[in-house]
Amino acid sequence: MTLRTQIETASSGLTQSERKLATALLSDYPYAGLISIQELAARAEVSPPSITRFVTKIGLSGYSEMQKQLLAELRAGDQSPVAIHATSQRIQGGYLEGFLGRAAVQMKSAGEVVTEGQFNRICELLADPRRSIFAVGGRISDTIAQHLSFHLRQSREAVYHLPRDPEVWPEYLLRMKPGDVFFLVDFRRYQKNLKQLASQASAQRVQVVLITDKWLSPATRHAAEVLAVPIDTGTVWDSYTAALAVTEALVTRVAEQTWDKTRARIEAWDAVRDTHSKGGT
Amino acid sequence: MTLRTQIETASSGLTQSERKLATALLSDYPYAGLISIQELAARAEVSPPSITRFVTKIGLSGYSEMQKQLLAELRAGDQSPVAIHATSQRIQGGYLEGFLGRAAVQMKSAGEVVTEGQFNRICELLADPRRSIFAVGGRISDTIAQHLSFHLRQSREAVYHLPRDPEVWPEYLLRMKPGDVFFLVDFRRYQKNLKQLASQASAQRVQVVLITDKWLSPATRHAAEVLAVPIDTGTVWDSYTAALAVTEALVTRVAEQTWDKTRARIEAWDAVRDTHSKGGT
DNA sequence: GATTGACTGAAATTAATTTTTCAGGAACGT
DNA sequence: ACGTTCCTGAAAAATTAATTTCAGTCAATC
Repeated sequence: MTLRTQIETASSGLTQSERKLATALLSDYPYAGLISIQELAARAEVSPPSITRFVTKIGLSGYSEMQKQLLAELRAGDQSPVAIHATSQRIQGGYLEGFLGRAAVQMKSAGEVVTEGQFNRICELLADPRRSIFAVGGRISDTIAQHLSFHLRQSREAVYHLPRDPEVWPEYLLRMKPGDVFFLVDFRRYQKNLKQLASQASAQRVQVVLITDKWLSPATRHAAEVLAVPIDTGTVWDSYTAALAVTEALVTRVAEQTWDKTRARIEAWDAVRDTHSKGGT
Repeated sequence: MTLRTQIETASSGLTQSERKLATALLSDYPYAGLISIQELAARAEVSPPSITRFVTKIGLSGYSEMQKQLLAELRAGDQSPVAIHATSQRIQGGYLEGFLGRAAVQMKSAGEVVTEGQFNRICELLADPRRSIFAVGGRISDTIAQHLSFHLRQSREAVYHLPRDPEVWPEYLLRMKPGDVFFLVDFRRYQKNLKQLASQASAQRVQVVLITDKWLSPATRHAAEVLAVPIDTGTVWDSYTAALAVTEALVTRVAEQTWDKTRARIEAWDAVRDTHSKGGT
């Protein structure tokens, strides 16, 4: 029985500070448990006595016994580094694990659906400084589009995120020039106004990049590039993790390609934030 | 420079007992060096002082420094399989595929870090109709928090998303009652104002649920539940896919648990949207 | 065979880590 | 509102670990 399992077994009856401890322990497993009790106390923001109590609670005689056990686990898993992680949880197969498993599968199949060529073409569109970028998404999927906007803004200029309110969209449409990029996210329960927007944009010879699902948003017909990522996990709601992953892959690639510029922009941003406001860090 | 190298470098000028020690150390590397000085002394059949002398001789300040170094090596070695995986994939299988692969790995390890018990507790907090829900995230991570807000709103009432502008936060703080839930997302490059907000909320006996990374946001100390999800993929930017997946798992679970209510709410929403505006569906 | 020099480990010292005790304080039920 | 119960961390105590001191041993040399 690994320490991880022991923690999980006990997890229902833990107090607040013991939970903090469990988090700290698991988030850097098993190394977090191999430092001294007071270093760990500092890291988890609890007191050393709480650690002692916790360790006793999960059925060990003391802190050093826990360390012994962790070392033994480490040693056992030496042959196959993955083994330590794998062995523990199989028994339960809880809700979260199932969900995450399906999300991981989804992610894999996203790689099969999106070709490298397409991916590269979109990266180049997004990295091209001569084109302005406009982005928007549906009611819920707009979070994905926002993610793109935020990151892209750190790599380049002229990134505009359309507000939620369709009233002001025409203003943005007027600003779009031929060759600009319109990044649209539209998933199941498609929104008519997005299709319309895409239609108008493409009429202005704007390159529409669309992220949608395999049922294909009606905006597809106006799109220059369509990324159809899997979103169905058999649950009541769709999962956008694959879409987020693809989006992140895009912005990360763009940032890497234009790294010098990106770094300069980030530094400039930070400088402004630090002097201007107190919130940042 | 690893300890192994250091020992080999010094090996020519070692005395008899130091040689025994070196053998013991190397024969079960690095675990032999992680036990206490006297256990090692017994195993190598030398005295503790000889160990101290040896450690000094190879250029370290003391036994515990040696242990620190060994742990660091162990930790680095554990990550290298992933790193190798990552770099090798970048060349061969294409950028996107590599990125998605790493995201999938991350997702898996998220399941190990978050225990089912913790997951269930948070679900119950979020599903409890007597508690109001407040949510907010950092500059970029707010998209994750938004995702939660949007979905949760379909399952229940009294879900409030704090706007980006900190100026109006106090207003929301005033509305928080004891027992309410404050869902906070705060990743690396933590924002001071979020910590402060969490502090004030917890002072009002609000249950703070925090999603952060393994370096633990400073808001941790005010949190009742901490989810430390992996975000590091070795790229210029962190990936929030695992965080999104966990969040989606939460809201999906809540929706399933309260399905009748959720469906009723969705239908009511749709009815309103269809008559009221033209954008919906 | 005595002497030097270097090495070793027992014992003592010092430092550190861990555990226990205890009092203040928050949450909860009456 | 009151009392009870449980949780928490500061401080003290106990334990354990690491280092230094020092005397004894052994090998090499004269």
